[in-house]
Amino acid sequence: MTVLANEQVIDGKGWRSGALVERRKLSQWFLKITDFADELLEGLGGLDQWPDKVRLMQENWIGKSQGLKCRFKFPGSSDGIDVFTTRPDTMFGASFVAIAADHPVAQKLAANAPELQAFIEDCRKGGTTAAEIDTAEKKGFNTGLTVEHPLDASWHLPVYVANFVLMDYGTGAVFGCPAHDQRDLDFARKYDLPVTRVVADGDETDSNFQGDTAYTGPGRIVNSHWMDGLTIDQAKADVIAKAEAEGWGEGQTQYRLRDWGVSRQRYWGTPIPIIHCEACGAVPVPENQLPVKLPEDVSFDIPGNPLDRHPTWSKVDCPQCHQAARRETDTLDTFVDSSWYFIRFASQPGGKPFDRTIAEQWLPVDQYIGGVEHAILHLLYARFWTRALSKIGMIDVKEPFASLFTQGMVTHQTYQDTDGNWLTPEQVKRDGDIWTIIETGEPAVAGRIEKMSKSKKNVVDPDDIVDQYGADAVRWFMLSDSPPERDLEWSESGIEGCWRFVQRLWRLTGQISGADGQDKALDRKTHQAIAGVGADIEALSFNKAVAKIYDLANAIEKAAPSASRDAAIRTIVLLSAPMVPHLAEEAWTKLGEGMIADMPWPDVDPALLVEDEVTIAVQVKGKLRDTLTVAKGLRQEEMQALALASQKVQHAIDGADIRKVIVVPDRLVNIVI
RNA sequence: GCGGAUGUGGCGGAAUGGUAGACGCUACAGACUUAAAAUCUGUUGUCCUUUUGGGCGUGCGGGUUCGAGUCCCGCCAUCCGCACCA
Repeated sequence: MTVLANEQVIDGKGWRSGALVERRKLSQWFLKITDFADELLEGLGGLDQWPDKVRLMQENWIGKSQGLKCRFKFPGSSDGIDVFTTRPDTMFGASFVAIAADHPVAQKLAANAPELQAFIEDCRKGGTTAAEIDTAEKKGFNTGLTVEHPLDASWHLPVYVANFVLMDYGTGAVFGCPAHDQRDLDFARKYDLPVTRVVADGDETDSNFQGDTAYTGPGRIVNSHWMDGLTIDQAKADVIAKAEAEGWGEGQTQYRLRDWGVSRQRYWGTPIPIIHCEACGAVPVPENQLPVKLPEDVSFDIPGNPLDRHPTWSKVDCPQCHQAARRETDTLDTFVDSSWYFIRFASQPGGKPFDRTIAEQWLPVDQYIGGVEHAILHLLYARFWTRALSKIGMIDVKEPFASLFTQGMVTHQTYQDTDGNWLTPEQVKRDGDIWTIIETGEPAVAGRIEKMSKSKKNVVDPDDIVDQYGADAVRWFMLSDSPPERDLEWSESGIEGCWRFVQRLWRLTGQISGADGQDKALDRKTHQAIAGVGADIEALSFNKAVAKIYDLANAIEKAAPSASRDAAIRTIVLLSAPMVPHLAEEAWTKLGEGMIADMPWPDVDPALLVEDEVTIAVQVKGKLRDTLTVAKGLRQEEMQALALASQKVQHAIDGADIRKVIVVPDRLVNIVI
């Protein structure tokens, strides 16, 4: 048996095996991340060095919503159907109550109603893919039951089982207010239920709502007795207060976040340290018996969990009553391990997970880097884990990662043979638009460009190009072009150029001349490079840092021998060391300077960052007509005079009246005619 | 459907509202060479022009501004996340 996640089920079959999938109730281990939902949400506010995108994704994932939970009673009974709504202000617009197919009330009714039973079956078959949900029709089954409206016991509403109501959110039941909810409106139109307007944004206060588009915008309450004229927010508060006062409902907060299912029925994971005892129930493995180790004599030749069928591993005595008991054979989701590895990384004592004092010195992680694909799962789990450890007093750290940088994904084209088996890029070759499998000569199909993944085999092993060009050239290549936050389609075009640059750099280090003399222009370039490269590396803009090193190399090559040039050569070795460490170290030794790893980043002379001449643009009516090289800090009137003296400018003005002249110091002159 | 991002030469990509295309790749031409490789020099957005020059250009359409790749409004396309969440 294999257990699949929702996203691994396609058309009711396993995505890989194609085996039919059935739903079964399994008892599994969950971690109660929902207890931390609010904290995790609040904590996002303090993570100001995280990308907004990731914070927003987590916020949406946690999905906090506030509203009213209230009971629609069966007439003459205290029993009823509990409903959650974020729009208690629209209660007077209610026209039906809808419950999920899995709702207990529906289940109970179905026992004696084959038609309902069939409808429920139908709902379950409904797909979960985007397209299916988009096109899925709103369908309902009138149960014949009615419930009392909480605000008016004489008003009875019909109860439907509806395919669009989810059992695992809220109470599994809703009241439908068609005028102000699109799904409810679709449903009401189909089953010809009343549609009453209770929110109006202007003149339209007619209680009879027309059209097929629900109104969900702001406005004032209408057709709602004592609430008429209130704002939506006032009405919400009003209804909740009334419900609480009268005892038929209460304000409630709902989360979309669900508990974290950590059970995996497979070998490669941390054993869940629990022993099941007939008498004592689930008993934790005592601390002195931790860690529980996986057995090594296992076989993988038949499907299923090898731990389950191991002859002895699960047979243990209960730690409490010492009767024969059974070890839990589920293992933990590997996300569990990645939820605290950074704490272990910070301190690695023997015999316990981490040393609190040392870990607290290092944490939180100053700069965490990972792909966006971890925006929710890993990063939310790690935040949860850290808070949970903090709550049980094991560490005084709330947020694990102070600053987050999400690098883009590396993508590559995918290839398949005609049977749909994935092929690696090395297995195929291209001839025009035709792809063939190198080994067999059979045709191959080039597919989408996707994130590199082992399952689709569109991965490239860097070892090959490392062998060919060396680790430094490959490193330089990977840093040089694309900014790291952007997705990147892997291509080796350009690696040749990088390899050439590495050679160039090496040749430069052989050109120390011992000459005297200063080259002010080169000194300036050198110091601008020190400042620029340093700032770019700090900002993780490695591609820009690389460009500035190229610039400096070009300048050095053009310069005549001088003390300045020798200094520039030493500097460029230092600047490139983070990106081509092996070569830089070798070159530094050649220059007789010891270990580059011990060297500080070169100092910048701020005086040399300032140019004493600048090139300014001269525009006529916003169009560039000339550029002039002038002394930096030149007075505006002089800039204007020089600009007007330009022949090209005079030609462009062509005798027209000058209406206005805009002068931006050290940048441009714009003459408006 | 909701939320978010992205869109600039043949390609990867630069540009505090102020010279668009830095830097690299590719391509082409030249130097060196018996020849090739390596290296070096130059050209390389596009159109018109012999040149000098000039027109047009940052997905599309508007707007603000002396001046817009950058700001505002409205579209389009692609990608990512969530998705009948009441």
